[in-house]
Amino acid sequence: MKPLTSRQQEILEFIRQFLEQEGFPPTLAEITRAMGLKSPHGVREQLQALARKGAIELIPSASRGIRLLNKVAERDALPLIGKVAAGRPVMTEAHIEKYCRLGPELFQNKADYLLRVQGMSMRDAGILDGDLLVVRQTTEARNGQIVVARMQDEVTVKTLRVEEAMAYLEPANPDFPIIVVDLAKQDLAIEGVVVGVIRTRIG
Amino acid sequence: MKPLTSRQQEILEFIRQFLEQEGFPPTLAEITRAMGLKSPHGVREQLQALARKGAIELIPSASRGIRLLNKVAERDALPLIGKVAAGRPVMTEAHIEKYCRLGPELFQNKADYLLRVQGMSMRDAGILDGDLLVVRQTTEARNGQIVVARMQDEVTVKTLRVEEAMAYLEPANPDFPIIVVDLAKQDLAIEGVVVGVIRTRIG
DNA sequence: AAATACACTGTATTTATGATCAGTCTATGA
DNA sequence: TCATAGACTGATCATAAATACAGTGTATTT
Repeated sequence: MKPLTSRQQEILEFIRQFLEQEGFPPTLAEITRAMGLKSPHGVREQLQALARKGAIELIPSASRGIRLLNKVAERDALPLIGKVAAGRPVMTEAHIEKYCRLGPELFQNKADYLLRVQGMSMRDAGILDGDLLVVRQTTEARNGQIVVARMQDEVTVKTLRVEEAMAYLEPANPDFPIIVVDLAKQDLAIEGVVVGVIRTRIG
Repeated sequence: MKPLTSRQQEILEFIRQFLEQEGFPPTLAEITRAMGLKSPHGVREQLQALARKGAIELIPSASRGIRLLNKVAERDALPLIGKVAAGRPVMTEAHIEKYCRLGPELFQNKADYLLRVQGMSMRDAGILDGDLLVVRQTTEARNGQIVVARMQDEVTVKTLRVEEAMAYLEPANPDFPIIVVDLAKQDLAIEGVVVGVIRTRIG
């Protein structure tokens, strides 16, 4: 598929949202209004461009005759990361075990991937061995958030606390030690923030 | 919701299929043709009846302005039960808050619905207040399984243990008491077995 | 026996909507 | 500097589609 211009992406996103919200696609006039335009013809040309590029299908003469291609189902599938090889970023093609469909209506925050938990270091936060963490991929995190962090070879999930040049990765289990990172001496890469937990096995 | 006439169900089913197939709702004329009728006005009245009965919503003056309510037909979607009214079975139309798409590839066991947890009585099992339980609807449960149980007016989630004529509903939190049920004197209805947990909010 | 709901036909009217034509303005690459 | 594509305005047109009104006939309920 040919690349979309930013305007075309904007319009495509509006159609997607309208469809989700209303249950049917918008009319040309509705898109025109939403984009702050004054004539529906500009929109029409954009839609024809989107159709040429394979993003949508236009049904001639039909009101609201816009059909989204590129199945939505694929958009809603999250990659499941099983085991992370030492020294490599978490979200890597090679780590993907399978894809899981998860409707976005469940989580407030956008989710990017699932990560299987190893060990009981976050037990008291209700995160158990084998649980799947729902992770938003980001390098920014606030104090108190549960993060996926990487230090050289090791990937760990802990509560983040940063004070001046020191970072503390705190477990939620008294049997485990707090990991102290001197940011001046050691690298600490934030790979993502935990936005949800899924447990698929009980007992 | 008032019962639908067979004609109304037929029309509703057509709208559902059309929507699935085409990506947008049909016009009155399209329904008219599909039903083998000759005037759109008959269809219009049926749609208004469907709207009165709460099966659809009609958006005035909008082309294809039909919105399906009760979207039971959503594939791979599980109903989310928020609050359970006293003295009523858990899995009831009235309790459904919304539908959540969850691919079946996540859980080994078949899941029937999601139930929002209230309280911390299962904290040590990694089930926290506000979590969503993935529940398989069944009346049979084994010792040690976490079950959704109902005793008259109250619905509770606990670990089940049955010994002879006594049932014990054990919390996973020392602050809560074990509920003892004498099966000879009291009713205990098993509504389902917990097969998974989903946490959508962290911290 | 009358009232009411269901399930329509048939014609007409209005408005919503897609389609078309004639242009403008701005980049960007040949 | 010419050509070309993107991103529009503005007016007009044709028709798709919802709405309205006046009826018909058959069940069900009261």
